This record gives sequence, C-alpha cells and structure tokens, in this order.
Amino acid sequence: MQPDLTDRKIMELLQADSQLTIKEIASRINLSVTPVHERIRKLEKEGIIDKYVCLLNRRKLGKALVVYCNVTLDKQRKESFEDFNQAIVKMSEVLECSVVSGNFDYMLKVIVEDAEAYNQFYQHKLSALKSVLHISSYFVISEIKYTTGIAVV
Amino acid sequence: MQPDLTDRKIMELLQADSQLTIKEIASRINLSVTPVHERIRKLEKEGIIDKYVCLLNRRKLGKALVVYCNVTLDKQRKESFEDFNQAIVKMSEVLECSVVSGNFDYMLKVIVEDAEAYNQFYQHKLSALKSVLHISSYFVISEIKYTTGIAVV
DNA sequence: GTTGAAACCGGTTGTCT
DNA sequence: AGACAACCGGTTTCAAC
Repeated sequence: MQPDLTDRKIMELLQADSQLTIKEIASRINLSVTPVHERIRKLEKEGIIDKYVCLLNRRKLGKALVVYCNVTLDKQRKESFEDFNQAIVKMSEVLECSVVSGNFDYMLKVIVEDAEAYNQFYQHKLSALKSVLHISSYFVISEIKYTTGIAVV
Repeated sequence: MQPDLTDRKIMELLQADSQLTIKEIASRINLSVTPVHERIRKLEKEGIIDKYVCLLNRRKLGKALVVYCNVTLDKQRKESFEDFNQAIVKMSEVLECSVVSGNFDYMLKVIVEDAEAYNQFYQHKLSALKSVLHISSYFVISEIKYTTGIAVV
C-alpha cells in the first residue's frame, strides 16, 4: 500500500505531535473522525507508523554532551563486526550506530553527561572492545537542528 | 527540580511507548494512577518531557538512504555560519545538523530516497550554498542501532 | 501516596448515505 | 469512502484517608 496525500498529511501532523486528537487532525485536513481513525489504524498495521514515543530534553537531565564517533575495526579478526554490533546495542550511551562507506567503518552518535563521562565511556567501554582499531571523536558544540520527522508530503 | 527514580522509570516507559495508559504504567511501577498522572504532568510542565511524536518507517516510505555529511565552511566570508544555519533548517532532507569540534565544522544527517536523490540534494542544495567550502559524504550501508531514548535510569 | 467516585472527553464501532 | 450517533474506556479532578 502506498499512502496517499491524506495519509501523508496525517503522518506529518503525528510526526510533529502524536497527542493531537483525531478530532483535531480531522478538522485540520477537513475530514470527519471516522476516515482519519481508519487511516491511522491502517498506517499502524502496515508498520508505516512504527511507534509512538516521547522525546526528553537531554539538557534538563544533565546529558549535555553529544559526540559523533567514527570507528574503524580491525579487519584481520574473524567476526569483528558481529562482536562489535552486539556490544554496541547494549550500550545505552549509543543512540545511533551505522555501518558507513568510506575511510572508516561505523558512525556512532553518543550522548553522555559531560567530557569526563565521555572519557570514561571512551576508555572503558568503546576502545575496550577487542575489535576496535581506531576511533575519531567529534564533540557537538552547538545543535542547529534536530528532528525525528522525515519529509512525507 | 530533579526527577527521582520513580520519575525516571516513567520516562523510560514513555520513551519506549508513549501510548501506554497511565493505568498500565502505574501497574508496572507498583503505584496507583493518581501519582503517575501528577508526575507526568509535572515532567511535561518542566519541559523534561519535551514532546510526543510518532516515528515512521523510512523504508516503507521509500526513503531508503541515510547519509552523514561533514561540511566545512569558508571562514573568510562574514556571517557564513548564520547563512548556513538558516538554509539548513529549511531543508527537509536534513534531520540533524550540529556544529562540531575537529577538522570540519558541521555534522549532518540526511535522509533521501536513493543515491540519485542524494546527488540532487548534494549538487543543487547543499553544495550550492555560498558558504560551503567542502563536503564529505558517508553513506549508511547498514543501521545497527537507532533509538531516540536517552538513558535515564 | 492511596483509594474511590464522578464528570468529561476522546477512541471506537455500527449504521446510514 | 465519508458522516453521524451511541457506547465504552481512559483521563482528569476531587474528596477523604
């Protein structure tokens, strides 16, 4: 199923605020509640709407530091990638981790309290992994834009 | 206000699934609905809970390609940063953009349909900006981990 | 912080167009 | 496929403990 323009408008609204009532969404796109309700159910069932979450303000929770890491693995070792992947998914400091093309192997996004906390993470968790050959860290100085909403309309 | 352990447990649950009923949350942390309701309201009021959103499945929407970009600006130009920032926030392909320490200036996360769409974005939007001196693109081959939930407990 | 009750409102379902 | 109406369940507020 390919979502039509009405579906996309609904998704755009829910990506910005998932607490909008169906009634509110319906009035914004000039529809009644029934079709809006059905469309949302369908999008959820199809897995196009993946999940509903709340986003927290990291600064108010003392998690002020974001670091992007480039990691290179030691290719000589067998199953380096498997070991690394399994270790990474367990680390709560790592929010994003992807295999990338280019000079290195992985791109990570890490969130911690401060520079000292990052040092602890770096020394005792990330670089402690046997499969890791090299790490470059890029500290976020200023966040210009952050959104979870992808362009749909 | 610093959230206590009970607040943190609530946040952890809402970060994973914001559609949980208060009743359900209450039973999971062995509390009644009233205090859970009050705590959530408080966390929202304080701005610790920033917003509620839905997350979409990008692949099912044909947005299969994620690219991390390192961008360096031409420092000679006055107000390069301001110009760049303003342009970036308007680009729907860019989900994350941060000023970072190190060899380059910005780290971007871009989501587009495919390689051709990225090429269009790269040539006509990103590198078209006057303030941009250099761009390195890292294509995501495999996403190992992606979460919006920060560690709170 | 707990329990219980009451009012309210949105989600949900069925029926009709 | 959309509109309307009725029902049900959760949220919200209040009281008393």
